Amino acid sequence: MPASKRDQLLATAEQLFYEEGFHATGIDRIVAAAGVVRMTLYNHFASKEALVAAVLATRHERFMASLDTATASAVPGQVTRALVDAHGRWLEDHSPHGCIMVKAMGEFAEHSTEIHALAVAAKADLLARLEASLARDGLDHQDGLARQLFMVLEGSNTAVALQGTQTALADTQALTDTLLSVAQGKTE
Amino acid sequence: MPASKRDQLLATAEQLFYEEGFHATGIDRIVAAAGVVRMTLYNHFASKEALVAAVLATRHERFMASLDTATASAVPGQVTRALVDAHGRWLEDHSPHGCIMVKAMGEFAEHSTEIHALAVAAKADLLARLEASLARDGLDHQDGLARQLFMVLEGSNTAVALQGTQTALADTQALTDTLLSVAQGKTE
DNA sequence: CTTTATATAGACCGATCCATCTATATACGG
DNA sequence: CCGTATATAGATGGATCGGTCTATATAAAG
Repeated sequence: MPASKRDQLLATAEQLFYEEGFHATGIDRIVAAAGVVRMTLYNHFASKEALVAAVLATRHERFMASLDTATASAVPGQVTRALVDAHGRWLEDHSPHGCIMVKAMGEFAEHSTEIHALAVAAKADLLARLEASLARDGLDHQDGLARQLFMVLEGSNTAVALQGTQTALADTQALTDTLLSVAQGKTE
Repeated sequence: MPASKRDQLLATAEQLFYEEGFHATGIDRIVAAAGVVRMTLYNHFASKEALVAAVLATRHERFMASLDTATASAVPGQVTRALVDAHGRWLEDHSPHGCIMVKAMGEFAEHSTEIHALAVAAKADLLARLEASLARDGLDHQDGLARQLFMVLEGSNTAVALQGTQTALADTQALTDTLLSVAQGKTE
């Protein structure tokens, strides 16, 4: 079946919001690009803010699903590496110009508590996945290791945007390996 | 002497842009908050885009000066640590909600090549400072170490915004120490 | 055939956007 | 004292903003 108008709007809005910014993208631009009429948007979403929230929520779902798929089949000792690799593939495929949640936090911190909270929750989800992965790798004893790896992934977002996937993802992997090796050493 | 109108405008615009976003902050808001009339702004800046560029440029100057001051007096072997600490103090004092350059890249990538280039250049300056610091510490042999530390600092920006300075800066320091210790070990 | 849901076309609203204009006022330096 | 620079006050411009409205059209489900 063809994508519903609602899905067309979500996909179009996601692309425009990500590439051109939230406030800089008007409703008219979105409906025109989606090949849909103005009222159709307001039939599916109560407001622009609701549309933004829906875009972020659905994108985050896909992001989490891709991480979970990648780690599900990983063997113990390689779960965290699999997670970091999956994160890198996401950047490569869907997020080469910075993280949409970070952008949303920057644009809506003072304008929408709902959207800001949604972005913060998304980051908390990522940190939780790191903690779970470390646990499966037997590395959950080190206080702060999950947060340190989280910091690396956040930096990787910006590094990819500035230096390209080739360099940035190689650096991310090397950095992660160093951290995990040190952590492994402290265990034995 | 009291701050010039131009400086008042720069300071006010910097605060509003940083806290509320660039596109979300209108000219009227800025002039009202600065206690200045509309034409005064256009007497000093050709356009809103020029104002944004001036804000980013002056802020970046201050940022670089604070880094250089901190590293100038550092003893060899502690220069990079001093740089990372100075970066942390900057986040604490002036940038607790994310990096303004990252925000600018997100909002202007598709709208102003001048502003985008300015932000990219600012990030290149930071990376260059890391390379110079590592050289003074005798750690410039390790390929990619500067970029890895850069990645950590970029992640630190977001981590501070999400977890607060207390936790995030402690994690940043621990992470940096690990990386520098490993690099030091590889030298001997 | 008729009901219900969804989409279209397009006018309309007040608000705000960035930018420009003229005319007046203030203040400092030669 | 006079000229230049800077600031003020306030109107004005066209464009776009997010959001609402009505009337019409389509199509599937009863």
